[in-house]
Amino acid sequence: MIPSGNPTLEMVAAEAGVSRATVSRVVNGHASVAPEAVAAVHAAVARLNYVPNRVARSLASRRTDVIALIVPESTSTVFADPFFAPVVRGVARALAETDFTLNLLVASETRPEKTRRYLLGGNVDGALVVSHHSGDHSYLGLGDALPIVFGGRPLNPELESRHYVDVDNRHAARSATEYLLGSGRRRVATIAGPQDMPAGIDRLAGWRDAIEAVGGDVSLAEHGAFTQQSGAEAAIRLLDQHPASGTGSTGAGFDALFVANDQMAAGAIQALRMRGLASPTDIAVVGFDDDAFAATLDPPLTTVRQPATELGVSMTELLVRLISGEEAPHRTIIPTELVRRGTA
Amino acid sequence: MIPSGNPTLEMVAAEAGVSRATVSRVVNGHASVAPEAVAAVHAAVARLNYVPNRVARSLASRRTDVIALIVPESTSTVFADPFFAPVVRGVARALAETDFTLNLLVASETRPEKTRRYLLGGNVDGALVVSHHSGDHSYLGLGDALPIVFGGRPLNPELESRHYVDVDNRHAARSATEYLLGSGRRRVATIAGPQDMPAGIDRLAGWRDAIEAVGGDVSLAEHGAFTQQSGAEAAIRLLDQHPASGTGSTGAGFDALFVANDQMAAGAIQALRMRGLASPTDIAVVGFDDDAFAATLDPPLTTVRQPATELGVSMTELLVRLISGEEAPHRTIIPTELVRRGTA
DNA sequence: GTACGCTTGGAGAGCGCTCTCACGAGCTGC
DNA sequence: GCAGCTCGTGAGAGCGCTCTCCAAGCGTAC
Repeated sequence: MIPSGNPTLEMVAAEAGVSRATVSRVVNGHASVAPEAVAAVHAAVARLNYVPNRVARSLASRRTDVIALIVPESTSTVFADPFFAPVVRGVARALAETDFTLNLLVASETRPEKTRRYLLGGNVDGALVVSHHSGDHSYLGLGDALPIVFGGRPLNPELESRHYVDVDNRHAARSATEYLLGSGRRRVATIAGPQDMPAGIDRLAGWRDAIEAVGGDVSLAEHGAFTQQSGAEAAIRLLDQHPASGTGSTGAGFDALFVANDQMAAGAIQALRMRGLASPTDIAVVGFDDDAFAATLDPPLTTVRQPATELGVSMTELLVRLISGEEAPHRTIIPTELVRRGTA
Repeated sequence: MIPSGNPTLEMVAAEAGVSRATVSRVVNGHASVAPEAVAAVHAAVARLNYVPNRVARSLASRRTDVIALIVPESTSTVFADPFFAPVVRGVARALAETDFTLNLLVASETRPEKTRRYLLGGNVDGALVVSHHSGDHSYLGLGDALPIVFGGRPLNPELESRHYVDVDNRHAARSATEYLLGSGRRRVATIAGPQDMPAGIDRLAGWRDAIEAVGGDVSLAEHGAFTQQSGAEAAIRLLDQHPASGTGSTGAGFDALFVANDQMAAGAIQALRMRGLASPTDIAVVGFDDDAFAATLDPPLTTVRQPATELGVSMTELLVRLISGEEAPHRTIIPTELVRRGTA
């Protein structure tokens, strides 16, 4: 709804005594305009309190100055994912310096059509996609209609050539596992994430890399859904299936645990505790993400810090560059860091 | 950016052998159109894979089908606030059934102009404002240019007549305090929130209502900033300023604590513990919000559940109604519920 | 004095859609 | 049989802006 009395370009032109074209040039900083004309236009703009109508501008220029941040519906749980919030913050921060506006799109996975139509309907100049699953086909067949930047390596082969920003999950997971191994632990188990998400796959792969390198037991793995509850359950399964090898103790068949995200780690530690196992004494635990709450757990969680805000900033900057037609490398890797706290 | 080859209304009309007006009518389900014409148009739309251009539609109809969700920058910290995520989820859920699209706007508080210009620039049909401060003047002077729904009672007198959805913070706080009093506690202290936010003000007022009703000590109050850290600090101040009245013990001058949000409650409990005080044994604690993590604290936090998702849904439904010109009551109050868990 | 280039600004044709208005065709009722 | 309907449709005028011409004015070079 446009408040009726809104001043238009035309009115500013009349007020300033120049043509519409000139006002447009001044407002957009285009081409060369005589200083007096510029001054006259600015004065008129101020006097009328003129605000350009973005819609009309979009129609004429075929740009919208809007970018979409797409979150899969299943992940809108996502909002429950502490990882998501800082990403949005990063996006918002990066966008604040531009003229772009953020469109938050919760994509229905059962109706990829809707998302695709929206993206193709000339509503946005580009899109940011976070935490998508391999089963999600909303972004196929978009061709090169729209610049898209993925947060996290896209799984689908057809999307492989797309731009993305990610942390090196595999390498980070391997390092975390090696850290555990290096601190004297012998049997390092893992609770992996969903295997239809790159973060789930890559972190498991990294753990396996490290285990295989020392000839360890790669069967010490269970899967969770990146939720606290599922982490607790996975820990129980691990405990049940790998009891202590020695004479009937309350111990476990592993002495360290690499967990693919902090939420699951929190659940696992709780489950361990209920079985009488303390961290780090009995079982060292390393998580992944360094969520906001990680430092305030008891004991504070040792984890791999993933700079989520930077990820958001980086994705956004990349997208803005793509929109303005610049070339850019397809993958951008953001470094991670192991944060040593109480659990390992 | 509109992919060049995009089919237009005109092309559909030609394909279907009717006029643009007829296609428009069919696409928008307007008026009466002969069945054969409808069929012909549908066929043409399908054949050409036509998607209406929202921008052009907006320009002509002066509606955008976009609503803004405005988050103050200082609160974009907000994204760090666990309360925020479910609200967004509620908004997204309510919007999924409509044709509206969500625009996430992080409002710079130092430049209210920017937000106001955006709102007045014909970019959105309405706005949702969450967690605004009294110092924020972005929404003044908008007059009735735009329907706005606030999440939480607006503080500014000028905004009082605006629509808002809120929980009855004052009543809920009073009830929680009375519950503490009713469970045998004698001296109930409080950690209040910022006094420039309605939630902060009202929850403190509710606590005071209850304390005054029993002739208690209303000086047992400290303020925090709704963060965990500030909650811990406030608890320390409370402890220092109100030591146990009896002979030098490690106890405190209060035996219960009503904290204005869960994050501060978590910090306070931690601080209490470091001073050797356990909850609920030494000090009963009741929080507010029932954040996602509240149940998983140790012990699980007793708190006032604030249905954040419902709040989001409710705000959205109200706004959509306002946009379509319906009348609606200015305030909508969502009920809260005390969730009894381990700390009180 | 002519030719040419550069700067500056205006005219006007869209961008793709909505929506009012008017018109013809087929009804009804008297 | 004609006024007065309703119903379905098309023509066309915008919505507010951008951007491509094109023209005018002025300075410079030969």
